[in-house]
Amino acid sequence: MTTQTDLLEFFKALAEPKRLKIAGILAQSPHAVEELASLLQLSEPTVSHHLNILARAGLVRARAEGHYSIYELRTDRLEHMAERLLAKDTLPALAEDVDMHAYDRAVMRNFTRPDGRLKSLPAQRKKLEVVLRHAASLFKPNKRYSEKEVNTTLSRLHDDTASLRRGLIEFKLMHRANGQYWRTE
Amino acid sequence: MTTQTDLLEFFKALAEPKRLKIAGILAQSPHAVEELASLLQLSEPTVSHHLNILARAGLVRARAEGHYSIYELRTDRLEHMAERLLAKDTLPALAEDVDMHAYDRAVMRNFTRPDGRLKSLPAQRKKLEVVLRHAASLFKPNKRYSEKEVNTTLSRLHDDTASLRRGLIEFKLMHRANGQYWRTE
DNA sequence: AAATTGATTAGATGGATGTCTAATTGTAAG
DNA sequence: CTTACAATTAGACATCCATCTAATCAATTT
Repeated sequence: MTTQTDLLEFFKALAEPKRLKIAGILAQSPHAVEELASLLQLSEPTVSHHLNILARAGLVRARAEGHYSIYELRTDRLEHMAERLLAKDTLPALAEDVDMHAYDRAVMRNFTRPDGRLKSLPAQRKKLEVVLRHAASLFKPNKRYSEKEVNTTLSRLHDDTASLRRGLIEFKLMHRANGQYWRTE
Repeated sequence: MTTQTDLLEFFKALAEPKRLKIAGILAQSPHAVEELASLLQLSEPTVSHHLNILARAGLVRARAEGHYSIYELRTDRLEHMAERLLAKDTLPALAEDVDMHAYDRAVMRNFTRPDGRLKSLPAQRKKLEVVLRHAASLFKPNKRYSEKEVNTTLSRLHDDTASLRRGLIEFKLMHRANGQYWRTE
């Protein structure tokens, strides 16, 4: 979350042609606002605005000299950001506030009737898998069930218990041996 | 210039909350467009649009599977970009198409009259330095000049040759020894 | 003290872009 | 072969933001 805003601010700061060019110029040597305005053919307020955004992202820093504001690039911060991008866990962290089950819920909502039974078995593999995962959750892990017990439980979802049972095995959500069925983990 | 557009496309691609989140999700595992739409609470066309931008930047790649498009993150490209940011010459290269003398020219334009002489000597150090650099360019490198010769040349710019001469020494644009003046390099 | 100058802030405007709905394409299922 | 569905494309709309001018602030020069 702070990761989120940090990175976003960083990318936004550099996702603009003039600001990227400012970074390039400051990478060579520090400059005053007035100079940058000349070099980029922009008005001073505009340059000020860009520098403000770069400063918020921690990429530049101003030091007062006379009544000039001399801006310099903070290469340390830039390197820090680049290293964060290389770190293996930075990007996955960006998705941590995403509800990873939203898709599953949407599918289940589409295929279940108010009484909780399935309207039909999804034809698409992705959606079928979602339904089957839900079906598997009706069984206790590691407990052994007879085929009759399995059918009874599955019949709460849909009449076509045979297809459901076959799908559970095919997607390796349940296992079968010696006429017994079980769910692992 | 290709450096410019490359980097700009990269930053632009990641400078948007939803796209950054997409990158985060894909960093965990590949997903279909429909799934991403559910996870992000966005319409499919919108997700398609974002993925297109990420793909242009080389950050994601689609593979067809059934009639799904499964998108995956190109971590190699991401690492490549991060390393470019760490490289010492990437940023300075962004400024190579910037006219580094634009500021100097603007200053000279402001302080010279149509006949080529100076209206006045700038009070601000930065601008005085620009004028002095121009003054120094009137002398041949390494050649020895007497004070009288220096004054004669400087008088083409302004009557206050003494201040100009003093400035040239002070800013180390020219050197003096034994009553002789010269410009290095 | 008054005037000049560099920088920033405030406010306005035009262009870029994220988002949606509707239409089209291409692929799998009945 | 027809239907259904995931994805993309087209087009419209609203928001965001880069840019400018005018005004204000701060600091130096005369």
